[in-house]
Amino acid sequence: MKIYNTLTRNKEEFIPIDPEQIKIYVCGPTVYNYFHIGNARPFVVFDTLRRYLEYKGQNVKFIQNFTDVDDKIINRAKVEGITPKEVADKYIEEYFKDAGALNVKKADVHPRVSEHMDEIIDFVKTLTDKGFAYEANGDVYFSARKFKGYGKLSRQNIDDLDSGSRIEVDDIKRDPLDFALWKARKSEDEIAWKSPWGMGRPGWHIECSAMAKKHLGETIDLHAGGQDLQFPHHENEIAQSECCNGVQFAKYWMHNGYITIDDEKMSKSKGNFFTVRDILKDYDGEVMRFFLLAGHYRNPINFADSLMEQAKNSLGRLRNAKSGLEHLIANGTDEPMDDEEKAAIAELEQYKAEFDAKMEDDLNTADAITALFGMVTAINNKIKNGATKEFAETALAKFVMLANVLGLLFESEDVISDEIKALAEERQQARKDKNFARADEIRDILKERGYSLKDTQMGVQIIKD
RNA sequence: GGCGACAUAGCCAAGUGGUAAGGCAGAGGUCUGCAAAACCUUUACCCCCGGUUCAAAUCCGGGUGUCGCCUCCA
Repeated sequence: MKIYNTLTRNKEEFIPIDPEQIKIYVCGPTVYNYFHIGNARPFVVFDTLRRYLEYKGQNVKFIQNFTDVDDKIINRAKVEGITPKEVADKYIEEYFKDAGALNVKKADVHPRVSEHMDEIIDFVKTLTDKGFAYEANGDVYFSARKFKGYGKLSRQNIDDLDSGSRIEVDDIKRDPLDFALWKARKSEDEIAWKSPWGMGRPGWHIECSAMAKKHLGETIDLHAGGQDLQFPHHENEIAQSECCNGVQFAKYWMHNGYITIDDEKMSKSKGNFFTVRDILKDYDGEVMRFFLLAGHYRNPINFADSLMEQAKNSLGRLRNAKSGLEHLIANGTDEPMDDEEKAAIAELEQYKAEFDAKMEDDLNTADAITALFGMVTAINNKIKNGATKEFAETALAKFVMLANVLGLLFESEDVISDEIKALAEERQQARKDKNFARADEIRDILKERGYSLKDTQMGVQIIKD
């Protein structure tokens, strides 16, 4: 497939180093709070990439870290009166709940910073030994200018960065561009680990370099994350890893666009964020996932209630097609498919080819969804007058397989209780008896209990709302 | 100051040289006891001005507007 590589600013054919195992590292959350919809975007987008690669039969080793050592966690711990580890443990648990709601698969490994201190310290030590980093008052800094590739990812000219004058000036650092690999403990009660430079903790950037190396090796296929991590975080990772290991860090870099609120970037620091936990009160995770995949991953998207409504309604069309087929599997005829149905299946194959082609093109999920809607129309046209079970089964399998690549239509079938079924039955009888008042009454009762009825060519269909 | 992204119908959104996919919403119709769902029909001078080309939403130049990175951030 083709991937837009931030490193080269071009769409490139994605060629894994080892076709037997594709190695992907995605920057994960700092676990000090519930994650917001902006955080959710890379999780969903790169989960979709992973699903697509796996759908193509490739073996992916997918790593996503948890940053569990950080100022924000320490502060939160103080506020809540618990330990930083307790804060991290709590929000890691919450992460899995919300990610699960979005149907984001677990990574093969979710490494935690706190569990990789030896690797991080070794990494830093190698950098100081090689002369790329220096110690000062218990801190260790990376000399950005010693890495001649510094700025290659974000296309920053390091001298221009200087004149930007927004970089913190610090007496300890030899150059304003230098960044911390290790931070000395400031007070006795601060969480810290023993190191060659005294008690302290890792800087923010080093963790990803060290954990990627530990779990994936010195050169990985793909590193991904949000656009705002491009500089300095990813730039610094490249500097650290390539100076430490002497080989290219990541062959491909992917960055997703932002989510904005009222056309302004959403971020925890601005406080204008919506957590996934909150949004889940109003919309299914599946709706959120559809919303996130409806546009191209590199473009910014605006979050608003009206847009979630649109996403919900659009997704409804996909869901209806699925439940329509499920209904036919139970109620369709037993004959083999006729020629017309075979032709419809062939049409679905064409949409599958289109779906694949769009996903191949830099993960164009928007167009892939269009192919899915093409399938829906073809299916609906065929089943509006009934169909065979064989057709329904064949079509459903093809349709759901592709939807699942996007992580959609994953919700398990709802079990309809006998009581509900009995009411639906009673309504059918009332309709036969022309007792429409009673029929409508039952429909209202069911509606209140969360079920809709559809009178199809092949019996009544009960749908959970 | 440096670097970058974006501007397509009421809304969302694809499309990167050959006179505009798809979805939502709206309108009309078919089906239905009525609905729902579904099906059919229906809505664009692609921000502006130049240029290149037989041909530009698509390439180039110049505007205008919006957003972002350079500071913790997905």
